[in-house]
Amino acid sequence: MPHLYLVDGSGYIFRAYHRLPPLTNKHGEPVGAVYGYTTMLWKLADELHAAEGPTHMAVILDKSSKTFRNDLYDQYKAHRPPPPEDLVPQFPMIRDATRAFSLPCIETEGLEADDIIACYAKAALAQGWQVTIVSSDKDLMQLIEPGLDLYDTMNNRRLGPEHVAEKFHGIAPSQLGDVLALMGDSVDNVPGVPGVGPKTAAKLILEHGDLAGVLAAAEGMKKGKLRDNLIEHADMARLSRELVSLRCDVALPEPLEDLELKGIPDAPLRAFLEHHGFRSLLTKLGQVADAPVENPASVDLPEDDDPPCNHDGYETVQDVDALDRWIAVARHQGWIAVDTETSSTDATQAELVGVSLALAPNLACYIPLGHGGNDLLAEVPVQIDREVALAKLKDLMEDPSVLKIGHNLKFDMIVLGERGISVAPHDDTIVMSFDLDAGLHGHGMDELAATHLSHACIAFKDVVGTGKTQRGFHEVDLNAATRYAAEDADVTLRLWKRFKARLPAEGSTRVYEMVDRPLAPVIARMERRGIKVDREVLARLSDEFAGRIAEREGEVHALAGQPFTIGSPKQLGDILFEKLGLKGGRKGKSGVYSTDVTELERLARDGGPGAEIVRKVLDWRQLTKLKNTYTDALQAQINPKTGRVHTSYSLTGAQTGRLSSTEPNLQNIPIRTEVGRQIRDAFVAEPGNVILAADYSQIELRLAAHMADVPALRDAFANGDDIHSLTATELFGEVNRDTRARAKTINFAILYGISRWGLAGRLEVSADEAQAMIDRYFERFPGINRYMAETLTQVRDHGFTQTLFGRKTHFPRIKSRNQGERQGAERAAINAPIQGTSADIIKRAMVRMEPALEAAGLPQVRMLLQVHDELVFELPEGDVDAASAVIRDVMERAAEPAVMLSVPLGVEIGTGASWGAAH
DNA sequence: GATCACCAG
DNA sequence: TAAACCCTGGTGATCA
Repeated sequence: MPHLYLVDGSGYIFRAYHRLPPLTNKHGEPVGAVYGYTTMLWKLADELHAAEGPTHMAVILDKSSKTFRNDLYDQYKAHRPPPPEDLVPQFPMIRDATRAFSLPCIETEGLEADDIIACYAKAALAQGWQVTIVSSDKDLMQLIEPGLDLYDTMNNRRLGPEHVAEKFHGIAPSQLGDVLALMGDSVDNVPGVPGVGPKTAAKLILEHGDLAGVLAAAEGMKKGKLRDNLIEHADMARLSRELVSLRCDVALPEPLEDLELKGIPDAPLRAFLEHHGFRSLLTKLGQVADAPVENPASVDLPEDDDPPCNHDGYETVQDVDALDRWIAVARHQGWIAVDTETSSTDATQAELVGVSLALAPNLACYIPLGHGGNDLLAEVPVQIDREVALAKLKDLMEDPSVLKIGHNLKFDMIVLGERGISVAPHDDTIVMSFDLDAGLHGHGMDELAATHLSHACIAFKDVVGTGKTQRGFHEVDLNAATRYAAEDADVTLRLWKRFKARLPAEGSTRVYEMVDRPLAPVIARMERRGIKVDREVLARLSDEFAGRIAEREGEVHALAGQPFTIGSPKQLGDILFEKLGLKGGRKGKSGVYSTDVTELERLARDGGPGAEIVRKVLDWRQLTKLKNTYTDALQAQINPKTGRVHTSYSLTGAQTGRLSSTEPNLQNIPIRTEVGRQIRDAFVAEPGNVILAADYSQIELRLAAHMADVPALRDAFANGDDIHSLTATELFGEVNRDTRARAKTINFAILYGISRWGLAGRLEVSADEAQAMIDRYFERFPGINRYMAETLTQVRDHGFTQTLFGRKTHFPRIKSRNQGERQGAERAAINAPIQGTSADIIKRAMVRMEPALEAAGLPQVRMLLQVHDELVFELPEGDVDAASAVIRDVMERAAEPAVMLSVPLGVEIGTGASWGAAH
C-alpha cells in the first residue's frame, strides 16, 4: 500500500536551528539549521526500505508570512519576532537540500505549510493510502486518525491518538481543534478564552462535546470567572476556531502520483554535502553507496526478553493474605524490588503513604498504608492495618536471604529507618547506573526507563497534579496510585537485571561493591542524625548583618548620587562604568559589564575615584551573601522536631564520584573569611559532647604525586615537607609569601587541567609568562606531563577516565568539534581521576568508620557530615582521644589493601564546642 | 529559566 | 584564524 510522508520543513528548520550550535561552512555561510535538516532527511531516507517506510514523499514549506489567517484576524502571529539573522539565509538552502535528495518541495501563496499538509493528507487518505506527517506540531495533531500518524524525528517517536490524549488530558484528535480554540496560543497570538488553559479546555470539550456546545452551555454554568469569560469572549473563541482550523479545500499544487519516490541519486547529494563540508554525512554516503540494498528492518537487534510494561496486571494489596503471598515469593526467589511512596521528597520528614514491590516484569503490587484524604468525610480506602503491614515488611526488609532492590534506595532507607526498619542486603539501580555511565546521562528513573527500556514512565505530576490543585499522594485514588507506584518497582527490577549483567562485563563491579553500594546505608544514617544548629547564633548574626547591610547600602547610594539595586549586576555596572566613568569595564556576551569580585578588587586596588564605592559594594555583597544564603536560610532549615539540620547527600550528584549536598548544602559553609567563619559557630554539639573535624591534608596533591609518579613530590610528602614551599623553591628559586602563594596556585592549576590562559588570569601575568611557569613545572616535576598525556590518550581512545578504584567517568565531549567544549572536557578529564580517587578513598573511610568505632567500644561517636576531604563527628567529650586514634587510622588507611599508595595520607583533627571551634 | 555572582573543596 | 578564561558542586537575586 502506498505510504505518503509529508515533511513539515519550516517546523524542522526552526527546531534544528535552536538545537544545534551556530555552525558555518567553508564559505562562511551559517548552516547549523541546514545541517540539522539534512540529517533529518537522511534519517528518513534510511527508512526508505523499511516496512513502514515511505513510498511517496514531499517537503512542505511556508511561502510567505501573510496568509488568509491575517485577513481573518490582523493580530495573528503579530508578536512573532522576525527569524534570527543567521537563520534567514538558511531558508533557501533548505530548498537546495531538499532538491539534493530529489524530493518535491511544495509551497503555496496565502497558505501555511500546515494547510498544504492537510490537503495532501486528506487526498491520500481518500485513496486509501497510509500517511505520516513528519512534524510534532500540535496543530497538525488534529489530523491524526486511523491511517495517519505524526513522526517526530528529533525524538524518534511516532505520535498517535494516545499521545494526543496524554498531552491534552484525554481528548481525541478530532476534538483538538476545539480545545486549541478555547485555550488559544500565545506564540501564534491566537486569542482563545482568557483563563482557559489546556486543562480547562479539555475538560469543557469532554463535557460538552464541542466548542459550540461549550459556548451554548456557558449561560447555565455556575457563576464565576470561567462562565463570564466564556460568555464575554465567545466571539474570540469562534474566531480562534477558524484560525486553528486547517484549510484543505484547495487543489493540490502537484498531483499525488508525482510524489512517488524513485530513489536518491548520488551525484547531486554528494555535491550538496561537499559544498557545505558535511563530512560525516559524506562518509556515510560512501558507506550507503557501497552497501547492498537490503531491508534494514530485517537486521535483528538483540531483543530483550522482558515483555513491555503492562500496568493492568498490577495488584493493589489490601489484605494480609495477599501481602503474605508476595513476601513468600520474594523469600523463595531471593530478591525483590522495593519502592516507598511518601508525602514529601524530604525523606527525614516524609510520611509513609505506601510501599510497592516487584518480583518479575509486570508482576508488581502496591500496598497502600496511609491513604485517605484530609477531608474527614472522605472515604478511607481499605488498607491493611499499618502496624501489621510494617511488621511483615520489616521481616522482609531485614531478611538476610532476600536482596532488596531499589532506585535511590537511600531515600527508602531513611523513610523506613525512621520507622525502625533497616534494609539489607540491597542493590541500588541509581548507583549502578552512576558507576556504569557517569557522564553519559542522568540517572533518574524516568530517564533510565526511556534510555534502556524505551519506556515512558507515568509522570508523577500527572498523578498528583501541579500548582494549586496538586494533591498529596495519600489523596490519590488507589487505582492511579497502584499504576504509578507499582510501575516504579517494575521498572527498577527491569533496570536491575540489565545493570547486574553490565557491571562485571564492563569492569565496574569493583567500585560498586567496594565503594558505592555499601555507602548508601551509611549516608542514610548520617542524614537521619543531622547536626544540631543553634538558632540564636544565626539570628544574632542575621541582625548584625542586616544593620551593616543597611549602612553600606546608604553609603553606596550616597556615593552613587542616586538609589539603585546594588544586587543587580546590570544596574551596578551602569552606575560604576557609565555614570561614574570608572575605567576598564569589560562587557560579557550578554552586554552587561562584569562586576565580579576580581573586577571590583582590581578597581579597589587601583585607588582612583571609584575605589571607595567599590569597597563598600564588595562589603555589601559579602554581607548580603552571608545573610541570604546562610544565616537566614539555615534557620529555615532547622527541623522543628529534632532541632537539627538534615542535609540530603546525592550519591550521583558529581560526575567525578564526589557526593553533593542539598537542602541545605552543608558542603559550602563559609570558612575562608573571618566574618563568614562565625557561621560555623552555629553548628554545635549536644551538652556533654563535642564536634570533631578530621581533614585529609592535601589529599589531591598526594594522589597526583602517586598517580603521576613524581619522585620529588613523593619524597616531599614522605618527609612531611611543605609542598607549596618546595614548589616555590623549584619554580622561583626562593620562598617568600608571594612565591609560595603563586606556587600554591600553580599546584592547584595542575590538578584542574591547566591552561596557560587560565593560569595567566589567576596569577595576573601574561599567557607567555604563565606558559613559562608551566614548562618549568613540567621540567622540575617530570611525570606530571606524561600523566596528563596518558590520561588524554586514554579518554580519547575509550571515552572515559578511571580512578585507582576503577570508577569511570565518561567524557563524550572529548570528541566535540566545538573547541571550547572539547578543551573543557580535556581539563575535566585531567582532574577526574584525581578528584575521583580522593572521593573513593573518603567513601571507603566512611564505610569502615562505623564498624571500626563499634569495635573500639565507641558506639556513641556519630559521623554527621562529609565535606569532600573532611568528616565531621559528634561525640562525648570523654571519647575524644580514643576516637581520634580510630578515626585517623581508618582515614589514613582507607585506600588499603585494594590500593597501596606510594605516599602517606595525612589527617588533621580538631575538636571544639562547635564546628567553627573544631577547625 | 537564564544569567550573574559567590560559597565550599 | 580567533578564542581560550581552572576542576567539582549548590543557592539566591535579578530580569526578561
